Amino acid sequence: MGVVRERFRPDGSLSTEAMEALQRDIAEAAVLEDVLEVDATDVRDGDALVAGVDQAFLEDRAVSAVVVCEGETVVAREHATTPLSIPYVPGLLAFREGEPVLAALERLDVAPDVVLLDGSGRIHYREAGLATHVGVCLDAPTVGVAKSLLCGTPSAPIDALQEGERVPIEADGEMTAPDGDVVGYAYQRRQYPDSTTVNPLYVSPGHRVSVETAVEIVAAAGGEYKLPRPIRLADRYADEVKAEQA
DNA sequence: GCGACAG
DNA sequence: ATCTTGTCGC
Repeated sequence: MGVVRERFRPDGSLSTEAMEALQRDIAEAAVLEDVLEVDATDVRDGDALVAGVDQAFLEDRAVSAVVVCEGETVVAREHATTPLSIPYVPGLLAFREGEPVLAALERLDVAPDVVLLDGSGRIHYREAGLATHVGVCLDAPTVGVAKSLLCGTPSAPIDALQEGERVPIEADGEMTAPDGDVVGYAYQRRQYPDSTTVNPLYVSPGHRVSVETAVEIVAAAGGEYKLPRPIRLADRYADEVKAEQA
């Protein structure tokens, strides 16, 4: 797959103002409806190519890894290492990690039906998190899967979620989305029987996927851990590559 | 001014 | 994200 909208490619040398302006344009270009060739049932049945992306870091560069799964089978994987341009800034993650992510995805020969990324999609101040940014650049279906909440307000307590349950995340005053809009879901993939420890995933649409389908796909992606299999595998792969380069 | 903040 | 051993628990 490749970048089809060069104008949106993340550039770490831009000013903060320019980055934020670009994010507003990206949010405008993002499609929050289902425009993809598979649904959650296809994913669950192993009839879809689901890619997972994750990063690992060395002192001055980032390693991005992508693993493409078809059910429980890994059908492809690639990685790319690029120099780090800017430090981590909440809300501007795509400008730090977007370049290596796109580089890794551009090396993929097969086009996944949907790409799952570690980070937010529409759960973002300007509705343009990493998953949205990458999705719009590639014009491909993407979903953001974050381990913690960047912004937005859960419509109900997330501390009593049982395995498989979800709670809507609504836009609030610090976001560009209209207050009350459901921008994502807190989703509990795994939960231990008697544990009081809760750590749901925060799922939000990136591009060409509705918020409902986004969480359904993550629920159908499989895996034995907190993260859906494709991302979990990408996480491991990124660590392997990092170890080789260290 | 204060608080909150993906990876 | 990353620095890191053992350790509590399923």
